[in-house]
Amino acid sequence: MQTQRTKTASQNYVFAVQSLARSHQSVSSIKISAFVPQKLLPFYYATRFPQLSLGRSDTVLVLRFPLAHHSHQSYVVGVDNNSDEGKFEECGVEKSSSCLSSPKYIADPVVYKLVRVDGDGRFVPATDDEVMEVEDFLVDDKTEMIDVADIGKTADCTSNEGSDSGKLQLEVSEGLSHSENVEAHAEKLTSEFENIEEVSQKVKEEEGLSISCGSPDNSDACMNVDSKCADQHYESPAVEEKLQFEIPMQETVPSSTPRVNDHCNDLSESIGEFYKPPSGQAESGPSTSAVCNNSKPDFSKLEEEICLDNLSIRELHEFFRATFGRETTVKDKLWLKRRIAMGLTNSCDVATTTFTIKDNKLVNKGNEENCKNTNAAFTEDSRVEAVLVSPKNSPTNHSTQREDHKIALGERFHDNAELDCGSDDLHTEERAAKRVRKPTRRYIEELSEAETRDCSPKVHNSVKNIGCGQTSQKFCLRPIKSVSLNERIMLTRLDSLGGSGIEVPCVSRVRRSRPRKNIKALMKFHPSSLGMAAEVVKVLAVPSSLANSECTDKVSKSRSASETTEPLLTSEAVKDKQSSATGKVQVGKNLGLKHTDSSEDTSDDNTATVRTAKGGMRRKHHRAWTLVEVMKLVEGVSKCGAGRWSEIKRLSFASYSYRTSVDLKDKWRNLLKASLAQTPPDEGMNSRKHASVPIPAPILLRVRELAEMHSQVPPNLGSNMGGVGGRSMHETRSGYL
DNA sequence: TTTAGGG
DNA sequence: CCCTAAA
Repeated sequence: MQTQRTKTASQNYVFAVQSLARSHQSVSSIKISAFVPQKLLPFYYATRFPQLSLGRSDTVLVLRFPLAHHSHQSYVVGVDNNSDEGKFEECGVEKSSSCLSSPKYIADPVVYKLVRVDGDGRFVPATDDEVMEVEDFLVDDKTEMIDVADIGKTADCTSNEGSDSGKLQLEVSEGLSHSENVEAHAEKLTSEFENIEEVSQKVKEEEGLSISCGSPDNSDACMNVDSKCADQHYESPAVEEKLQFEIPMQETVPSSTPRVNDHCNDLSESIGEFYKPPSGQAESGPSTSAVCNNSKPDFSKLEEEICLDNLSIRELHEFFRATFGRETTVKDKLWLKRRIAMGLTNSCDVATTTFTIKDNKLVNKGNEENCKNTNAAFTEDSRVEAVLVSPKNSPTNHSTQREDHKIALGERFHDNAELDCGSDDLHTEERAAKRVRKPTRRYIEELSEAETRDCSPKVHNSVKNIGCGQTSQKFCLRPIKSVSLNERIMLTRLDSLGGSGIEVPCVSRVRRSRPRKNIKALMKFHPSSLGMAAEVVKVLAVPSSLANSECTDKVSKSRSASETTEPLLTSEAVKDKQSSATGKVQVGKNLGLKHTDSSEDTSDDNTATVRTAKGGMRRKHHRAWTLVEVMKLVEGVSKCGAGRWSEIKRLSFASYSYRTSVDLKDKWRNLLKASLAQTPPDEGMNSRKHASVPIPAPILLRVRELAEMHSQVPPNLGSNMGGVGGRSMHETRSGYL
């Protein structure tokens, strides 16, 4: 029972430390050396959590942040207490089920409590030491001081969307001290929940449907989750003044029988199940649908329960595309899932075993087997992140420092979430899994790209890099025999790494899936376009890598222009082509840019601008926004504020040369619109075959929050917009990627 | 040049 | 996305 203080700071933290170790009765010490990067918080999930349940790590810090910047979220940080060295491992973040946080809520005082959960899943008062440690940690991180209390759980549920009436806020456990009667507290909780229920009902009646979460039962869902927790917490075990603990956001199974038992297995299992979803959080194929359909309004589901496991390859491809903006032909589900998960989590923390485990229910087994490996990698990652992030973690901090850091160390690390650091694992995995399959060119490219990104982040780790390089080399070189390709490889690599100085061979990604028509156009005389494409590239390829990629772009550009749009350009296009073929000089001049650009173009499909007859530059294709980009944008806005597009462009989209500040602005506008639309993208669209993947609700929530902070939300809309028939009409597809 | 908005 | 006025 430590002191309990309430805080009015804009940042509120409610956290609990959970010990998963069955044997450990107490946590000797909690040392948190690093924290989840603020910027990643919203999209960072406890993908590695499963490992922790194995007993290797016996403590987990669960943080709930009802912040302005992040809708209520719980962050789970794994603390490895194992006698080993009290080494700490940063784990992931779990997003709690939460409704939108409203401004008001943010301002409310919050009580911080530190609780440890023992192996049985019961809350145990944190020791002074623990508290101290954590406090220090938090302080160090520049986060607001936190207050700690012994026991207690804070349950809060806000449904702001509901407008005035809709807003539900529940704060429990205030002033609950260890010695106090738990039951009393429980009662309080209960009543609170009841209130919530009432309110939610009311809201429902008034608005007819869902509010913030978009599902009709949304508020209910929220309540259910919490209430369930409450029940569990206060019911049986409560007797010992210990609260039974269950992960805050569980699968929303309505009936959910008490899952938490005294058996560790059960606990871990449930945890595993619980956490698995997080990895795929942002997008939930099925779950989203469910939500939209109002069938299963689960909060948790909506926000974090995205089960990639059950998706078909096709669906996974869809998600992949939505996430990274490019197609993939990889058939390996595991690979796909990992990739997507990594992209969404913006980290490489995705446990290799996570998916598999869940799928097969071999949770424990799988975990144990892979635990070690993962952990090893894990630790390293943590360190890296710590380095990058440690400077500043304060959410509101505009810390230029951190940004500098980021830039210095390699923006790709965090930014290119689509990539991951676990290239090694990946390859190993791949190789092992599909030995038989002869890698196709495309496949190789995929890998290469992944590697490129994967490796770059770890630039500081020489060993790893080397490893990556080798690996990639193998893959790249084997199948590709043409010299020109090799050349490209080197070039690409260098470019992408930017001045890192690390040379990693890689195949530049020349779009292959959709043969460039332009080439055809260019080669008017050569009907056979496909084969030609490669040839052309080679031909055009000039000693200078830049020229090479650029040429390609150029060509495609002109080509498309001529073909699709302006006839006038045809001649021009041809001209271009010719010029490029013969003297690339011109092209180079036009394109002569910085490396980043070239690398960008190379690594992604080239975005080109087409010269219009009018003299304007027009973009060739709609470059679909990927989840990663959206996330970066949101993050950028949170850091720089809406309106400072050029800043955001520089900071967060430095590597995305094709996104202009105007693009960012436009996208933000769309996101805002989408977030304001009370109802999540309709199912109709969704069902539509490969339509697009809806933007994950959490992200939209964030957008909305940010918008509110920046007063971008029209007052009128803010209050009652959510209404029943409210949405509709045009919200066209703002809610999609 | 960068923003904000309309188209 | 494009285009443009305004800053």
